[in-house]
Amino acid sequence: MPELPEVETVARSLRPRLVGREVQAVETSGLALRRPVDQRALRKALVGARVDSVVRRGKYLLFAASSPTAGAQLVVAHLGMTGRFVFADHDAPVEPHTHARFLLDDKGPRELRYVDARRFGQIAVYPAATAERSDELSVLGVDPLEPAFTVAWLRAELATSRRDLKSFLLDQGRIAGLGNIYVCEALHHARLSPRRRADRVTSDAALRLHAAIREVLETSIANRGTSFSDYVDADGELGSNQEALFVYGREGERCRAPGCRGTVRRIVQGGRSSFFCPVHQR
DNA sequence: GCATTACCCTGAAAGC
DNA sequence: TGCTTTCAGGGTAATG
Repeated sequence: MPELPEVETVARSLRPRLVGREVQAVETSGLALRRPVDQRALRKALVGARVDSVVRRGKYLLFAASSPTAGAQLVVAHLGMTGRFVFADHDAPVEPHTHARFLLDDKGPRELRYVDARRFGQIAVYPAATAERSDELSVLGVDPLEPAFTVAWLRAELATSRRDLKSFLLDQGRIAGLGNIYVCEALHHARLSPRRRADRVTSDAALRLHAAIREVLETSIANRGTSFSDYVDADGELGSNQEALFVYGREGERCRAPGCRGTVRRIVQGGRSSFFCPVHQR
């Protein structure tokens, strides 16, 4: 399940082999992802274009490209649940659920492919000048690894919401990039219950939460992400952060917090599983 | 504003 | 063994 650390790892693995390359052709499967993929728009924007950068914002991958005919472009991609970008040779067998193929120049692997079994992902392209106003990017909140994500900002934001912390932290319009795994882990580190109301988080607890969010994300990036089933980076490498999880997916097992004798519980909030230790998360 | 539910989709796991 | 059902989840939309 790609969340911020997994998307960051993908961006880092794509960058050295993609930046500076020219796109020569684009093919799509014709099947809709979360939204339909506009093959004509992708071709018009990208064929003949050079990739200038690959960055992450929240859970989105942003590919900047400059086209001699179409000008500066931004490809906005989301991996959904099972999306993967993989490099392949042009004549390599096309694996099932491949929805986009970007033929590249001959200075490296000839194709970048997007593979997504569940088709919850997304690929769109916008002129760079208007991309910030797109449906995807215009609604994103603060990226938790950016300087704008401060303790003061988090305290102020918490005070404006009566929702429970689980829903609050998953809201991409407030904090962009956290998903189910890292919300569970961050709350565990901060010793806060996922059921706690956001506006009832004390100043000290907000400080802990801020540090916990940064810590779980940075640890996972160092571990190249969490791989449960589908997630691999653009080199096909699995992450190892699943071994570092304290609560996610550990229902019924002993809490791993030092000195805690609690048992990890699973509850459902907003249709999503929350894993937490009721003994030390309050 | 917020909670709840359904939907999109496939594959793995559970149940029979 | 083999079929059917259930579940997982990010984001969006409809409904209450």
